Amino acid sequence: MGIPERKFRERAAMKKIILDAAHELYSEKGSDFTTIRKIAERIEYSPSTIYLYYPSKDLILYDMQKLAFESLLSALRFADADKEAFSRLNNLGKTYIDFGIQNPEKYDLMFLSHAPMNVIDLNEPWENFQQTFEILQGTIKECMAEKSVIYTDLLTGSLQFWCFLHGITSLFLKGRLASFHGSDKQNFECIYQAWTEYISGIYCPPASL
Amino acid sequence: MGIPERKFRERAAMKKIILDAAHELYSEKGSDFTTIRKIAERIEYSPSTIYLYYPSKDLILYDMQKLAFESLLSALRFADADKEAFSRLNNLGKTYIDFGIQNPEKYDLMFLSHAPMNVIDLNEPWENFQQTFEILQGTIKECMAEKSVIYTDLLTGSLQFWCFLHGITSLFLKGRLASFHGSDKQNFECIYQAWTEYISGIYCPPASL
Amino acid sequence: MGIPERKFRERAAMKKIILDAAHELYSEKGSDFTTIRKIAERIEYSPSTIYLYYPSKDLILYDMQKLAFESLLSALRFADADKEAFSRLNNLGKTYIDFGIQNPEKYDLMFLSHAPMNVIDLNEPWENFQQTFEILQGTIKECMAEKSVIYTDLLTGSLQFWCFLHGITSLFLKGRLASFHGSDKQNFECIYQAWTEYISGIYCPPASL
Amino acid sequence: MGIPERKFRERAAMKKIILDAAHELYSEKGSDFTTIRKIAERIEYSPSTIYLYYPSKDLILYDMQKLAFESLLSALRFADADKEAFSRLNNLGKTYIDFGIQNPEKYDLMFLSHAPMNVIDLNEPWENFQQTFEILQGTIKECMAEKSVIYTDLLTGSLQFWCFLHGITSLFLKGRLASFHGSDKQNFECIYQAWTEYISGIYCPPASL
DNA sequence: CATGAATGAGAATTCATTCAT
DNA sequence: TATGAATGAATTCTCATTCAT
Repeated sequence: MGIPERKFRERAAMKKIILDAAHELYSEKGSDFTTIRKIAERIEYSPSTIYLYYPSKDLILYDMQKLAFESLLSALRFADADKEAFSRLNNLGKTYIDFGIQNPEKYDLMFLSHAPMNVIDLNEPWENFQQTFEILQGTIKECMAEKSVIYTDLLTGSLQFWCFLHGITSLFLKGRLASFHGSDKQNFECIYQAWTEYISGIYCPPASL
Repeated sequence: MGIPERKFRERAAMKKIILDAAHELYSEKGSDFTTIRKIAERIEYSPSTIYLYYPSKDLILYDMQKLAFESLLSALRFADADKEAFSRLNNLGKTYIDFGIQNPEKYDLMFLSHAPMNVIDLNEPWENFQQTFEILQGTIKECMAEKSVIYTDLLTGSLQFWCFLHGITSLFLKGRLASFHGSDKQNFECIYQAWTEYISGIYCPPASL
Repeated sequence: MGIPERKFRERAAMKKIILDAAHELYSEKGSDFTTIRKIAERIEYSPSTIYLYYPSKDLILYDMQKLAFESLLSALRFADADKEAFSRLNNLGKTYIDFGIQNPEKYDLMFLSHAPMNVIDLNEPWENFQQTFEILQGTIKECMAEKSVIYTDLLTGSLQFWCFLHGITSLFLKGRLASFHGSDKQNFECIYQAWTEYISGIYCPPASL
Repeated sequence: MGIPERKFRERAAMKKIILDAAHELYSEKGSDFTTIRKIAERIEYSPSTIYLYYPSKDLILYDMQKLAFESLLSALRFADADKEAFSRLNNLGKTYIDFGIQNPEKYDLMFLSHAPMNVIDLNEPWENFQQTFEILQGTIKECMAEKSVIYTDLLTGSLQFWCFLHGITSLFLKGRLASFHGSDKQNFECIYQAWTEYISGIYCPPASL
């Protein structure tokens, strides 16, 4: 009875090896260079072997996306811990932007690429999105409850919040902010100022007595 | 006397035919499927013929991007006309989002793809970006002057404004809002609500006497 | 235990099949017609298959050149065996010319083409040249020692010897001797007479008592 | 009655313009870059225009070869002028080698390329070869008559002489002497020594009384 | 479990040439 | 005389995928 489980574990281990190699390639060389052959080379298996674990390249990308979401979710959950609501929201935003900047390939998989969405089962990626979104939404809800943030509608406000985060992150990643300042460093500052401006804009200080 | 002009017009007409076919492919199948061969097939010419009008594929993409920007700029300029500042800003935002939704392949070329940026002349695409941005910034400046919008800093505020617009447009185009509601129609509404929420959030009503 | 060896042999066999087909094409149609596609057609495999055995066309040409040199060297070594020095030199010359005439595509690869020289490792082709040259030089050295041949300088003399051999061989192969007599047979004779004349010219008979 | 002649002259002038451009390309960029289109560009005519003067690219190469021969012949005739026989032979050899080194593209067309030989009329290139050869042969004949050179047979000896010249020139041009010394300058010296050695070898000093 | 062998489809680009005007 | 428009055939090479073993 332990045998099938061991098999399953071994199988999962191999899938992880494949995914890790794929991630490395994706982040080192970009999506164009993430080919089955290159992955196979890197893990020192044959291309065919990969097909024993993944029926298609799309499903590898799909799993990569899933892992990327797990990674983002755990970063957000960590940022969302223990403090008072508005401070958590502030942390969430900064963490989101930082995550994107420091993990461009993961951000690409999650929010910029078109590829792995249409694979098979559209539910799962939706769930991933929603989990991300729900974290934001949950904290915004608390902020609205304690009136540290004013949005007229929870869903709409949360969407707006996310749109801003995504806008700033993706424009940076696609090099579209390069027009403003030459150096990345200056653009970082530019980004954080915009973020600060935004979060300040939605902040509603407690009415002092 | 008229002959060279006719030739020139014919040449321009053919370039337009090529660009149109490329646009169609790009929007129907995406950038990966926009190949010289497919373009040639669609216009029922040989692949070599395309090279009589464009020396490389990159320059086709470059022209597509350029046209996309012209198209967006003219839409924005139209939206930016004649009324009072805040109303114009409101129009600009709606127009930007609408343009993206109705011209997904153009939006992709301008703000989502990585490809044709590095072709030859890095100045032109930057200028295109900046022209777009300056329209937004110009109107925001006026709004700040008349105090209908409060941002602490013009550049940062304008960037924030643009980030929001880009975030909402691109998330929709990449299908990342599909998680919220099944139908596009519902998602449109969702988008417009978020937009309304945002623009309301930055609006500062005139102090009534 | 034998499995990897069998695989290796099979691999080598396939490489040889490819090289043979390439050689055939090269000699039948010339270097311009020796394309990956034509090779593939001839061996009844797909072009992609060729890339399983050779990573680039240049490396096929490179191997062809290498084999050509091996082939020439072995012919020359055979001709250079066992007899007295001057007789060996005589054999060497005839063998060189014969080899060129009977293996025109190999001669072309070694001494007439420009292509595969610059591939990767510039040392190897040079070494091949030098090995060829050293055989000639070695025998000439002995001839000079025994005074059956008079050259004022070993290197210069050997170079002169080689130049003559190459001149006659390449002019024939490039069809530039066709002007003299219509038939190849007559031209062969013409060549051998020139060779005989040359070798006689440098021969210095032993001073009779 | 002057009209057809004028036409003919104009036609010839245009052909010369084409040939000159082709020659320039051939020597600047090599045979691969000598394409109809590039020629047309250089003379600022359309590719089609070239076909009004030459029915095929091969015939352009053919004419280029012809001009190359004229050029070589005139150099050799100049070298063959006025002095005593053996001195003229010496000049001829040096001139031949120099011509090849200084006009590699012409030498290529005449003696190394395969292309334009099979065009149409095999007689003309033969005649070109023979004229070249006859100059050598004529001078050698005189040398033999005055006994300054000993060959057993005029034709064979002349062939041998030419083979040596061609061997040394072509090995140099194809870079096959690079194995001996790194620098061209050293290889030049090497070549001239071999030539000196050869010409000395066939020289038969007058028997002093 | 693992793989070596194989392939079809496809990519961008270049060339000599033709032909109606 | 000159040309602009057009093309078919080629080129090297890469990719995801299949299948018998």
